[in-house]
Amino acid sequence: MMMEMEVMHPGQQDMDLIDILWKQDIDLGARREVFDYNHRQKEHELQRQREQEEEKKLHLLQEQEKALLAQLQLDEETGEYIPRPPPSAPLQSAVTPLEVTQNVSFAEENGDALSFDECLQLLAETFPVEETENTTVCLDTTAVSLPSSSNIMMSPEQPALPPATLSPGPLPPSQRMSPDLEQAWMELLSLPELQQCLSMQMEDTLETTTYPLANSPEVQSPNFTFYPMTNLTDGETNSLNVCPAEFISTFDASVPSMAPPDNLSQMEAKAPQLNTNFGAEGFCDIFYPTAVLEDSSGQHGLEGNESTTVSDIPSKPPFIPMDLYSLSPGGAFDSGKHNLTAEMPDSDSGISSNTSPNASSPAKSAYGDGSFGYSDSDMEEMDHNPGSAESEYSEMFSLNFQPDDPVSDSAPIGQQQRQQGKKPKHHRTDPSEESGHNNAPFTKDKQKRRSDLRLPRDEQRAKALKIPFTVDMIINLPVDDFNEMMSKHQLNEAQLALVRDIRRRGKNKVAAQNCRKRKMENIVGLEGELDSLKEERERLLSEKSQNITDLKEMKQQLNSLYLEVFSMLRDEKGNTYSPSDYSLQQSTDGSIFLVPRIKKTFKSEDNHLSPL
DNA sequence: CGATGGTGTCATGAA
DNA sequence: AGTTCATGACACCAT
Repeated sequence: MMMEMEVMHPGQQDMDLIDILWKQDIDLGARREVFDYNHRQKEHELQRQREQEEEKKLHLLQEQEKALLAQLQLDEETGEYIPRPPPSAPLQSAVTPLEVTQNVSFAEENGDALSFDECLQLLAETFPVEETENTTVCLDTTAVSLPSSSNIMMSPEQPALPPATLSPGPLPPSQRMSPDLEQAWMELLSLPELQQCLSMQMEDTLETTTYPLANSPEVQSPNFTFYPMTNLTDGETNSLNVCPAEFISTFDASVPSMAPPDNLSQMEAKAPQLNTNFGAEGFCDIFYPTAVLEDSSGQHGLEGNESTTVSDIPSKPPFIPMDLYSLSPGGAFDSGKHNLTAEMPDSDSGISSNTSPNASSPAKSAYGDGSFGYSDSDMEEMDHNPGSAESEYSEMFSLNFQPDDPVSDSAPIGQQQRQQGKKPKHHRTDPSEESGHNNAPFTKDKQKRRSDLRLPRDEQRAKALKIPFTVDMIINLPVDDFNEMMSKHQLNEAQLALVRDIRRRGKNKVAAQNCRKRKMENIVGLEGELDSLKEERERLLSEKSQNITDLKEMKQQLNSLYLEVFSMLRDEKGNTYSPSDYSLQQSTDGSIFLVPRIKKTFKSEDNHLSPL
């Protein structure tokens, strides 16, 4: 590759560049003719010849390099190349198909509007890099803008070049991509598969030439932030710089006009430092701060995105996740994280030292400092207002206080905070919708969400106010211990009120549970009692009926006995007494009398009364 | 869409 | 007087 570059002569490079530009211009108009057609054509022919020669050379070089690479393996951790006994077949195979398509790439890049598929193809073509045609072109452009960097080409032995892999590809898209295409590119880049593919290819093609730094004059738009940087460096360092610069410029270009001059200067200033350490990790480390700065200064989330993207792209598979984050819409993740961390160093409250900074922020802003002085009743007011802040802050906290939740650290929360600050009590939209992040746990299952959120609500509030006790302690501690605990800490009014309310609610909740439990137990008991009473009733009824039966039987027996006794009675004449005219009665002393029936008393009440 | 059940909370009174 | 407990009532949510 180096040889490639060395082969290039300024004049030829110019020609290449012009040719490239011309190719591009064809789509726009007849600039070519205006430009001096004959001369151009001659040069073009010469160029073609040179290019062919160069291609041949490049082929040879590449083959040599491949042979070299086959013996070298990139250590992903150190970014160094280490001797590798057997060449890895997968890598080569992966590269090969891409190489095939490379010829197409340049022509398509010239198109004003690339279809998504084209983008894909372009991508595929772009990142394999090490191919001849592309390389040549890129080199040409590079040569024009960076004559001094003609020896940019890396030797396989030079590690730390992973970023370079992207160089050829990114440029074209950045130069003429429409916003849609840019987005498409971003999406493409955010595809894990692609990222992996890219990473692999990067690894594979680290040694390849193509580092089309600052490209054509056209390209020298502000987007190519690192162009100056590349100029600053020479020789080997140059090669190192080139890669990152390339990437950055590429992605900056994808979002032109987004990068403020300040950022550019910052990037430029940082560029030289990059030379020193360009390991993959160092790369990320270097660029993240930049992203933060950009994000903080300009509110364009894309900037941070881009820078992070740039940093990510060269990274190897281990960094892919970060890529995805950085590429995610809004791109505020990283920046937001950094900002929050910077702004909220006070997360050492002990409660939530590891909790996300957001925890402190909303809490502080809304309640913690007491400026709002939300009494619990206020909170409750919100709670019961189905459109108010309750779920908002509760859910927000539920998110915020999840220390490990990366999403909770993201910028959307900051937005939430702001929103809450604006409308603490009113307009509670569904935070899950509002926050557009980490919705998964909540959006899907309302039931879950509610239970998840309502239960720890007081906990969230306590954290919000930085109350140094656990809700469990607040609720369950005996009065004395509770008072002692409270006396040991200096709590402001809001905190005291919240603690009291938490304790009250907690105890009342338990009481209500007990009450309901008792109520249910009472109901069950009463139901049991009812059953037993019914059984008793049945038993008594049956007993009663039995008694009636027995009584009847006894009466019958008595009657029989009575008649029997009458039948045995005789008067003086030896006649029997009629039971209808007389009855037997027993006196208190046990003696039995034969008493005439009342109806006949007029006749013989005196005469017939006679002891038996 | 209304009925029903579960749960948290508040208000109130009693201990 | 302050706290705790018990309970009716209400609101919200899920089934």
